[in-house]
Amino acid sequence: MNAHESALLEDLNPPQREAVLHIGGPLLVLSGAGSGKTRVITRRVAYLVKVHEVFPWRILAVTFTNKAAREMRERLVQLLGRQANDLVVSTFHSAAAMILRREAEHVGLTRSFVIYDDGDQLNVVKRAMREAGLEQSMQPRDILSRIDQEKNAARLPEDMEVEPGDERGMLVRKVYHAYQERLRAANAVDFGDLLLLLVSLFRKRPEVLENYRRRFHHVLVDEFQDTNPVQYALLKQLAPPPSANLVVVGDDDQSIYRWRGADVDNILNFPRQYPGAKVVKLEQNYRSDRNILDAAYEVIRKNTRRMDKKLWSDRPAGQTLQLMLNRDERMEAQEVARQILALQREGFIKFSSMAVFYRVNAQSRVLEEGLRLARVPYTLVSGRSFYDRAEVRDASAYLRLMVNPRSDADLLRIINTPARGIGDTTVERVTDYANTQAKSLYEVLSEPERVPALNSTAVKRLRTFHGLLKSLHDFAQGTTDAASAVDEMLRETKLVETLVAEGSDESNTRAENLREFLGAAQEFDLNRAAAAVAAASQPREEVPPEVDAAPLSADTPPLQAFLEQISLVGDADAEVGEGRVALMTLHAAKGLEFDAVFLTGLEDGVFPHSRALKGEDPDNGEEMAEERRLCYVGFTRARKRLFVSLAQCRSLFGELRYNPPSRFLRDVPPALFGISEQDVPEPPRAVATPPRKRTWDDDDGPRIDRSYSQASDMESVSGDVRGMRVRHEQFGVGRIVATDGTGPNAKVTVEFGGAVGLKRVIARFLMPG
DNA sequence: TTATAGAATTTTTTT
DNA sequence: AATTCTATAA
Repeated sequence: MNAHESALLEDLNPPQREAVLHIGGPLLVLSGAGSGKTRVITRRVAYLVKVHEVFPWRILAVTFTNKAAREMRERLVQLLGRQANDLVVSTFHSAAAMILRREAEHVGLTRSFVIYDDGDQLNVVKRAMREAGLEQSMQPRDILSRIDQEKNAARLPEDMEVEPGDERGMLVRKVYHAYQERLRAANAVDFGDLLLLLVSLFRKRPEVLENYRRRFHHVLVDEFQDTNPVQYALLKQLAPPPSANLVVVGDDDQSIYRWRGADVDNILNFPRQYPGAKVVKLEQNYRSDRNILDAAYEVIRKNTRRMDKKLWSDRPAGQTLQLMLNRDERMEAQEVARQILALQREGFIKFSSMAVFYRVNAQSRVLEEGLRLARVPYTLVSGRSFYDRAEVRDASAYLRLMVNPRSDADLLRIINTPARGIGDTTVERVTDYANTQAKSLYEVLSEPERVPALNSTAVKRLRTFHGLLKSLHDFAQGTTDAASAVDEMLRETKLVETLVAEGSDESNTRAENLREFLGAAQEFDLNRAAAAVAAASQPREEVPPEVDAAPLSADTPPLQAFLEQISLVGDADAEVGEGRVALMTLHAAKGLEFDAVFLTGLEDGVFPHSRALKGEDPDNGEEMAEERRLCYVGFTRARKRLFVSLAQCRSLFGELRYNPPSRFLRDVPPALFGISEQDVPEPPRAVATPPRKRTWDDDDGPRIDRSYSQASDMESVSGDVRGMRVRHEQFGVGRIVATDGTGPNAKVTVEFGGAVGLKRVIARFLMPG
């Protein structure tokens, strides 16, 4: 055993060692929460490089989130120094984007393709539907989510299976088809395409796949329980069964992305897919005190269909969990802030090792306010808020057009931003003409006089606009860094200028955001320059002639690389925040750990989310199982202190709701909270007049679940109401034709007759008539 | 064409 | 509650 080897195996337990040392063939590491899996992955990579002398560029390590990828990279830099530069460590999506860019020509794209986000996607769907005259048929959003599902399942439009009588399915397929055509015409892809197009390219052109197989001899996947079928298909292509060196690490109890197509069966069936795979279980938890671990176990054990395992720990029992009962969400925020300050003062826990979790983003606002009032420093860890601001998205749209003028979605976004007198009618005429000619909008704009029915002012304005885009495009061709492109774009488009001229507080903040955007580009350029220097100064190993060992993103032009970072990475890593409490959703919390964790909104309807609550057997459904796993993830983030908080009433989405305590709380034995049975909070009783103050054990008669009710004449749709006569404030009297959904937002389609015709309205707004 | 007001609609979680 | 859509006036 040489020095490297012993250093790398230092303080690993026997199964961890086994996982690091395994060589030759597939390996499944089942790693419970806090069992040191990141350590295992990084040590293993280092071991391959240092002891087995595997070239770093032969190793591909993928994760799901940017945060995880970055963290893994950092640790590998610590272990391997500059050798770590040649490793490919990234998320599925950015690895796929890099490969797809190199192979773009094979799939009908050019290297400068742009990546559409869900807003762009929705616009494309809407336009495709309008073009095909299918507007009334289905909600664009529903169609889009069906399309995404298909993509997650690795199915192109032609692979979609539709039952003969399934009209909606046929419709989805039709729109999916048109949607794909539009994306290709715009030289654009969506998130799903990044993976799907690559998988189908590899299917069609084995020789292209072969290049990557020859290169990547070692593939590692973190959070494998969250892979969806496309991702798994890609893995199987790159590291084919039965004998490839594929290492997958995951925990079926932490699978929380089913809604994105993730399939827990991928991990459960891995040994069948890769017969002979070695299986290692990591069951010792090093993170949480035992009270926390026990509570987490009591929650997760309610799930059937899980690999049987129980984490153990030789850590002390530690403090009990703490239950926080609050009157409403404001008090919850205030109490959280108070406890945080107390912990910092008396518990000697740093702000930076505390976190507040919530189920839905909408909860963050009040929590922020509470922390701000109490002067608790915090950072909101929200995926990509900065790049989601309207003005920043406008700026990105211009940048994308600079790189890829064919991108119709981007062009439509900014054609009249800032206002340049090109209105809806003109735009409609231009798009109609573009559709009939099968040309991109940019192309049509180069000869606007050909568009029928345009007046001369419109033609002139379009020509000016085209001139602007053209000169920006030309500028981008010659530029060598992102910042100068952004700078040029901001100047030429007068985006900042117009905002400043407006003079309102709001427009000033927006202008400020655009300056910050320029700052982000400058920072990007600096990082890139530094990386280039590091790569150049590095001695290159012998590379066999038939293998392409270049970094995957080797010759992506800077502006394009910057745009890719915006699309795929967001600004999550902007400020991790030294000395600040972290605020995030439970999903964002996966993979992290903190000394003290506050889990808020433990109420049925909030967490578990109301959508998991409905259905036949809400306690057994897959959705509820996923909520439960989410709860498990939340609990197991905590090292020493876990605070669980709920509010008796909370206004969420504009309505006041009285939610019963979360069912997950009932699963935790009261002793773990340091309380006895009789102090367990009861579900609150119904309240007729909301603002009245009351305590938890007030009792006033029969329990009515008011959580969903709203004052109205038809507050819910129940039974068959078709044919019923109804009156609408605006549309008058009509008859119900069809219903959609139940509860407060149930919709019905009503035939109003006369000029009004069919309308879909919320049942709440109708009166029997 | 633009600005504005009022109405409708929306909301889980993220790459 | 906040955002997005639609109708109407300017």
